Amino acid sequence: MARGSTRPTSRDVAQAAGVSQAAVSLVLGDKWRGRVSQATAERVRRAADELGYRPNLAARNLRLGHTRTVLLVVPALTTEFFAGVYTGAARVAAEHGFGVVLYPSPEGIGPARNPFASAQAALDGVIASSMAADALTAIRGDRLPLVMLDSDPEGSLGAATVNLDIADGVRQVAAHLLGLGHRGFLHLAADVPSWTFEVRARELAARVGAVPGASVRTARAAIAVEDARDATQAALSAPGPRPTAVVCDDDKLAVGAYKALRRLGLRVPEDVSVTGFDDLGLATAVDPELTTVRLDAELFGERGIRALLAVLEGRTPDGGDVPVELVVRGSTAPPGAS
Amino acid sequence: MARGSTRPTSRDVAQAAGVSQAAVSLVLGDKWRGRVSQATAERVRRAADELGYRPNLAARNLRLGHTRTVLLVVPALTTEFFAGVYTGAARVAAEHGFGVVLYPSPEGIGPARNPFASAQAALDGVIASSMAADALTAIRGDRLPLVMLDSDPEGSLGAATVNLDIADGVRQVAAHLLGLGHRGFLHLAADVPSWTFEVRARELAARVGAVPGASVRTARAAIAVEDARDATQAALSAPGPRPTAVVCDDDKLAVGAYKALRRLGLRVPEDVSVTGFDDLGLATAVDPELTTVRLDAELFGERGIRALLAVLEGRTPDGGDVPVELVVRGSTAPPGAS
DNA sequence: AGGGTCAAGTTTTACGTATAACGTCCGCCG
DNA sequence: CGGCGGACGTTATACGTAAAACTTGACCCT
Repeated sequence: MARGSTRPTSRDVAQAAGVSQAAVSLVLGDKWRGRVSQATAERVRRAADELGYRPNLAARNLRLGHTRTVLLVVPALTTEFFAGVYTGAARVAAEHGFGVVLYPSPEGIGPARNPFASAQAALDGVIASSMAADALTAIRGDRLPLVMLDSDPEGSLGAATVNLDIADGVRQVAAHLLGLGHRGFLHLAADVPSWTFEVRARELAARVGAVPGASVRTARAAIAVEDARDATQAALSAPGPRPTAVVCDDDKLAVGAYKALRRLGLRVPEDVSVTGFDDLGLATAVDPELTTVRLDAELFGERGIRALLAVLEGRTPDGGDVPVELVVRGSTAPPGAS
Repeated sequence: MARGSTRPTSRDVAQAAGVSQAAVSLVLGDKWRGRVSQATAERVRRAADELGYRPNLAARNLRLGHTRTVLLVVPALTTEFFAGVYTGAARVAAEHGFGVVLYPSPEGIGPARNPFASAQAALDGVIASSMAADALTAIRGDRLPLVMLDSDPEGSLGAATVNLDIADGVRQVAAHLLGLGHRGFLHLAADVPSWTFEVRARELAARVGAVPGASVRTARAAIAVEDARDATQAALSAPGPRPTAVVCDDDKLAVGAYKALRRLGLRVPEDVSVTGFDDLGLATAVDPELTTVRLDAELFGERGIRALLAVLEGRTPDGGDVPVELVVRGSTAPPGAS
């Protein structure tokens, strides 16, 4: 850290402008109306400019007792979904003078001893995805105002929660496929212990179970294309009547399903219909384009930050799930539409 | 978190343990050998534990004069490539006791006046992707130690740079396709003013130009599937001999090319070969799987943080580009291999 | 003349931490 | 018995900022 010349402080600016440090703080903090003359203010600003002065944020944060910075904890960066969450959160936060810093929950990053190595920044609050499970215990210890995303309302111990209306998404998928005439379903489930996936399974079973003659089989796979492909292939090769629709917990899983079906010589959607969840870029990259449930990641992030801001101000965040929408594309059709 | 109770400070811990604040700092900072008795140290630790004490990082950063936190500036979060860069950087940083905070360069986030709203954290240094152009000017003003990723070595004014060996990647692509017998090329170029894309164009022209009878036509598109599709379709519908290979600056562009070719009734790779760049998840999601240049994002991030740490310690970062590797899959074949 | 108001600053203080500098007590050696 | 060096702490200070409390002089009103 061989700083030959250390950064200028407000005192340096004061000296250069021939005023006291306090005056500099007033001028640069825009609190000088009636306290400092126009001319002096101008002089201070010019001095600050010439020295290239930037306030020391550590000092400011210490003085102010807050940072106007919140942390967004996400399970991984590999999905564009959380990019959307960040974008929405950052936009609204900026409108309120807050910044958002990202903490991708580590997977082999750093000693588990301090999963917060990335967050040396002093923080005012935390928004955490329930999927970033490993980071959650550490977060608890910090006693910071917390908002959980997509978390079991029961399991989040008083922390405010903001949830996507996953159940409704599943209802829409089920209604769409049942309406097309499908009765035999394969649920390709994400093998991740998370509330949002439990909801999918529960709701799908309920909807399909309500229709006479309809049934759901389940296959599990990690959220990775190869794993999903193999799981699907195994499930579809099993004895018994073959499902005519594969409902996937996630677009990535759906891509795996595509590959399995191609291997088995089955066509999408003529032989088997496939649906996804998320509406990532993947969904329109594949052929045929994927019928999937669009999650509005930006809106989700927006609602998350609004809830956290509410908590910070001592208000109760407004409830209500974030709506989702089925997007019908080319991967679904009536069964046996050869 | 009601404002009633504020977080405990080291002084609170001291009082609870019946010692001075300095003793607490010594014990918790693990600097107490020979200065504090074993018993007292234990007492302090227990008190800290019971109060749930966490040091105030703003205060610590102010005292220490540094934060052991660096910023990684990326153009956008939508690509898994930068997720890899982050992962590599964060791992190595953690090994050195540093944290990494992400700053996705804003696209309509916050007032342009302060693009650093997200970075309220006090920082020790910055690693910036050259593609995050809009954030760069602001970074300059902060006079922080800086490492540029994939930047024109001439244009980065003394800042250390770490580059991927893009030129070599293009060489490998050209050699592969020329070896298969292709002579007519369409270069589907990213319409983004960035050094890394200029290199692709320059190198491809040079390699193909060296072969008698070979030539390159160019189409430009934003890095988005639809735009790439339309640009490709237009270029391939133009008069003159049709190219037999489409070389794309990016995997996403390649997906657009796939769609255009399908529309035109041309098969990949029998009628036209396609190559990408990056090796994202997309590359193996499409059918046929994409021949592309794999960029080792994690290694890239690793090299970036190593360079920055070197700068922080006053050393000169070691040079040398990060190697890349052509991955041959199903989207390339000899021309006219019907 | 005397007080009051106001502009235009300055002096001072506190935020919470890390650490340099300073006591004390006690045992031990020459 | 004087002094000396640990062991075990404590006291004091600085980091850079924001803002409350205070000072000074000029001007105005009655």
